Amino acid sequence: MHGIHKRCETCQTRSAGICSALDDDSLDQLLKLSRRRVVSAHQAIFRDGDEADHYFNITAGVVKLVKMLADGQQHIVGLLYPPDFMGQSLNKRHTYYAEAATEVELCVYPRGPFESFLKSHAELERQIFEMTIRELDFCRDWTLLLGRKCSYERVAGFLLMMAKRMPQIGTCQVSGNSVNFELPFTRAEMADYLGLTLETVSRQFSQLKKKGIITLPSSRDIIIPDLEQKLRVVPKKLMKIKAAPSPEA
Amino acid sequence: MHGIHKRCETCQTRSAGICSALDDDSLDQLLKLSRRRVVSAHQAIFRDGDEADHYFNITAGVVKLVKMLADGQQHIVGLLYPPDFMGQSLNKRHTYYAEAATEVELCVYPRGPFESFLKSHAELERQIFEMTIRELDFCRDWTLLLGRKCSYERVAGFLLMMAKRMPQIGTCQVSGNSVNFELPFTRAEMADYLGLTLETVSRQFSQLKKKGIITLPSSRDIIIPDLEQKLRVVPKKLMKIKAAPSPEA
DNA sequence: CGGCCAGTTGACGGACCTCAACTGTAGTGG
DNA sequence: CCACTACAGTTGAGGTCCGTCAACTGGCCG
Repeated sequence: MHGIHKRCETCQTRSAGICSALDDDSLDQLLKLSRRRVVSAHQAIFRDGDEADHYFNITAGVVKLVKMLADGQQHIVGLLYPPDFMGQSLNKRHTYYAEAATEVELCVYPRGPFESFLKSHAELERQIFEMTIRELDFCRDWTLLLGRKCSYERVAGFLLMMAKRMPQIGTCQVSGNSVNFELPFTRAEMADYLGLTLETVSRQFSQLKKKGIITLPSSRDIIIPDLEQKLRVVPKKLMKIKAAPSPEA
Repeated sequence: MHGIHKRCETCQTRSAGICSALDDDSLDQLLKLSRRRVVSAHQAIFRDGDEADHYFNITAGVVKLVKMLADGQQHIVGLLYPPDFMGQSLNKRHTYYAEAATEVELCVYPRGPFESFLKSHAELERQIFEMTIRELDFCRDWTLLLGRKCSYERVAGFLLMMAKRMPQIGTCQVSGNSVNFELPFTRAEMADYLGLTLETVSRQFSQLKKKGIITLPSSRDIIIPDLEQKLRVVPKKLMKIKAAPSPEA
């Protein structure tokens, strides 16, 4: 009836992502520009140095944005999940590598036609702009984690973030304060995102388990009995400082 | 003749910042919304938690974006200099603290009127959007530095960045490969930006001096004889790896 | 002169990395 | 069914980079 495509009806992007800025008719137009693409886990979506000739709308799965270093190390500079948008770049070529962390579904828009479409749909451009601002805010918060937090805080912070975002990505069972979900990352991937080594990540998981803050039915399957409690756990670094500044007037 | 205000004629923002998107008439309109503000060094421009009711165009000086931690530590999540734009936020309130690192000059726009102006000047919104994308790109690069690089690389990377940006900020004498400028930061500020301590920054400065990569006539006054050479210096971490993978077929 | 602040340098300890051994699970093929 | 391989993950031992604490220098200003 509406002329809206079936696959758009149930898509997260329709209500929260770029498509939420468009009415049904405009959405239909945009859909005609787009191509559907499914990328299986651990496959490249685009590579560092590739021509940036497409925009991407992530409708399912998790995408890693990776920078390689000369010595073979790698660092994950961003994670994207539905309803994130990818490809806003001013460079002719990509400056990082985008890989599917899980199986990923995308709407792909060729650059030229999409940019023309943008010019006649200011509300869409505005939406992408806002999403970019949100990413920048997040990225700045992340520099804080990387620059100032110890390994324990980094892992805890990461799990907290994942717990919040899992509903967008996959199954996430919530019952009371307890959250249960399946991590879509290896220890090595988390390490590359947190600026640690996989061994350190593993040790911090063991710590959290020992303290009863998390439970691990299997290495990827995580239960956080009390999401808020985890924040209250104070790493050693802080304890000393919390104790010190209590001067009597 | 043109009706363009005197102070705009020589402003960097006119040619490279947000104002570069506007013709003289529109610029004149925008100017009428704006207020001039000069903030002396080490004064707040806005504070964490303040209502985000203004946008800022930086026309001179350096601005630090700072996040405070519960334990009193602080981290600089961004540095802005002319012709950067500040204040794009979706939150009602600021989530960090903006401080003048040097004396700063700003054009200040009240939020409501500026957003109305934006609606009728898509080219200006587009310009701000592009500048935001650039900041996001930079911020992602910075996570790489914070997540994966040793103190030596961080300080060297910072100096390299400063050498490139100094022309926008203050005096920067270039003669051949040699660059000479005055650092607008204390060791502690650099540490807060690089995720290090001030002692470590100081030690790395001493290292660079000892190796002849930089010269320090005074603690803030820096000479880099050969900008490119500095990159070639390989920290210990890499040497081992560079040496290893040389297998004979 | 004396106080203050930025910066330097040294000694020491700890958090994290490196290297290595080991476990557990899944898939393959005889 | 069990060997065999491959890979993710865990855990331990030892080393190192950087943070912490402290002493010291030098410039600036009242």
